[in-house]
Amino acid sequence: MLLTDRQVLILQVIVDDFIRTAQPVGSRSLSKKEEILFSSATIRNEMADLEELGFIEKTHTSSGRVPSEKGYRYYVDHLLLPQKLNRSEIQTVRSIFAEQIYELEKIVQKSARILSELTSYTSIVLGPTVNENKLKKLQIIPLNQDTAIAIIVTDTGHVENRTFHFPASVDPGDVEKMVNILNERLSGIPLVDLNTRIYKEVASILRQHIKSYDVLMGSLSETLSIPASEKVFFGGKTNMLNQPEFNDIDKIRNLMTMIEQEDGISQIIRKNPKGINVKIGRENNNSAMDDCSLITATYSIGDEQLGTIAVLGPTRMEYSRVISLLDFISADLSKVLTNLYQNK
Amino acid sequence: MLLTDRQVLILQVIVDDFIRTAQPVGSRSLSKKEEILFSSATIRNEMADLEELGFIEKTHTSSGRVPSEKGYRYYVDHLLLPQKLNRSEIQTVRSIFAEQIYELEKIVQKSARILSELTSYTSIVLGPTVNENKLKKLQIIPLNQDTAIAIIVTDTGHVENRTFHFPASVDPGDVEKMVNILNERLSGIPLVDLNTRIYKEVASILRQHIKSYDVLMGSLSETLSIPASEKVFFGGKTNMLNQPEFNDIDKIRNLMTMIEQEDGISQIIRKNPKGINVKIGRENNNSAMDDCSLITATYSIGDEQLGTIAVLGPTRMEYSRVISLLDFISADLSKVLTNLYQNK
DNA sequence: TTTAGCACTCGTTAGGTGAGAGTGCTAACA
DNA sequence: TGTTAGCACTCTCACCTAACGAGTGCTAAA
Repeated sequence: MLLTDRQVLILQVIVDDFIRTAQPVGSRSLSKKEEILFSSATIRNEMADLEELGFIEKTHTSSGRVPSEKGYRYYVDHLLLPQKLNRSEIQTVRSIFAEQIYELEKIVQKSARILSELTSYTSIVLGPTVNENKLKKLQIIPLNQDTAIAIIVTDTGHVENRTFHFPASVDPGDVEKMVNILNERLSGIPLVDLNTRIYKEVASILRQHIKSYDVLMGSLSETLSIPASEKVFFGGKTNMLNQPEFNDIDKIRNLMTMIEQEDGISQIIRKNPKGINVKIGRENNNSAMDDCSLITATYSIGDEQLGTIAVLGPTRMEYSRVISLLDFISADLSKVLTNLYQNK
Repeated sequence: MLLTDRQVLILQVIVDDFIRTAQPVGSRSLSKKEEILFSSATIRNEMADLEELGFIEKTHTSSGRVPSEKGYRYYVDHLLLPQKLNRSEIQTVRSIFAEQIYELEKIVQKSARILSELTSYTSIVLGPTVNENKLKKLQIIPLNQDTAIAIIVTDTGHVENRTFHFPASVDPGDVEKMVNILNERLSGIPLVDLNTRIYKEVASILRQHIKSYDVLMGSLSETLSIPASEKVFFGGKTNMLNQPEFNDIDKIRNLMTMIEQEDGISQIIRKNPKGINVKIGRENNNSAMDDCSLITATYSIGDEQLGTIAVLGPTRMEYSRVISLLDFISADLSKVLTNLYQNK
């Protein structure tokens, strides 16, 4: 089932051409390309073979050929030439980090916007998994007799806040004491571990010093055990509407609805392992994305993987360019973030 | 130019029918309605008059009639019978407030979702204008030598946070002292007034106690003068895709793009005065909304207007039901919020 | 004033035609 | 044996036409 060099060449040209024009590619128009040195009849024979092998398809009996998912897969796995970004693209990406920003989320959000502008596809960026961030400071601010806000600040400058209730009988002094103890003992602990740490190591100390220990800890622990919201940022949500393959209302409806309820897509993205990943069409296991490809790249601080940055486009996507861009942005992002947060 | 009773009746039936079916209404089908006691020929004559007066239109020379914007306007201004909400609708609305929530934003967000589910249109809720909220507590959390997060908590449980930079030379003790003084003096002041208050009343005290007064105040004041982000919440963004009038890709593109860049729509909504307002089609002054109507209602705490809750639907919208719903929700919302925050 | 009747208009649908692009197959060629 | 020219065939698309139906405006009678 190995492809001959000529078949590979033809497949390559078909995919490139279709990506550019969104039109089925015929043997005659192929034979006119300068890199093709044989006749349309020969091409027809090769195309028939490629079709039998499942790399290309016809939209109807006498149409030109269109890459199949298998064809795209082969193209992505074997035929991709990494594309060099041009000066203006590099500059645009760098502008993400130009302003002096400290908040991780803002940087990530801006990345999503820039990425969608550069590709004219939809970009999706999963914010850092806040749960892994380390506690910088915990504060509790009473709002009235039985309500207070717990504010959790992480080492990445993320601020998470939650309102919680407790009996009015609790002594405000106790709360303050508790917060002090917690900060002393829990600074630097990942948010996800806070609760276990409290019970394992801090509980006994607290019990000694705090009168209304039971009640307070009940409320607080419940509050802390809510996982931090994983933020998802989008860029160019409506860009897909401009792709010629989405001139069908039903497809748009499905896709937009899928994008709008952020959970589904963010889970699909989160499944992808470290590095760059390409999922083509039905490989995404989501019927609304049957005509879409998703390219993901992870970013990190030091060795710790933080989040994922992704581009959603039609299967007829400019894989080469998008991969180069994602590669570049995720590397830059990791570099900047590592500088910012690594040694602190 | 006064309409006869019969003309009014016919207009009413046409609008009602068109809202229900989205199909142009012909004289024959009208004559079959039980409330219509005269022949189709009579109706044709009346329709011709109504058309001449601009209340209804034909889509082509021999089509049935469709309400014009002027027709909808008349309908909304004179023919609307307030509709009683049924038990299950009331229950659904009340469920917004069922859980014990303190954070204003969460309540508002949930309202948007429920509203879009009940109407199957798109709902937009402008969050409370945070700038008017009063300062409950200000905290400054240093992240490293030259960066810190300012956390502002308002009396409505809203938490606003901003990262800012300052020279490494600043004494941490100074920062703490400053925060204490600021909290003592500024508690209860609306956010928007913080800066002026600081300079007017607190500056002299600070200058006495804080060594690096100038530098610190420079950074902080800059940080505080950024207006708090006015949050906009959407519900059912894609609901419009299900409306038969939006089976045109271009219309969808325009509308979705407009919705997606939240600024435009939130400004249009913000312009509306207190109470319930209906803007029909081009009255919205936005070409993407030419086929849409926007109904807004304001909500408040006590006498203080807080935000706006709105429904965006096709001009062929169920005005009566939506208005009743908005009326009910905004009243309930105001009631609950007033109870929660008024006397504190 | 109301209504029945009728000619007319226009949109929609179905069927038909021709052009164009592309294919598969066959047979000749190098 | 691989390559190519030629040709019949297929399918889409754009365009036209005819028939149908829903609806109108007008006229004349009740």
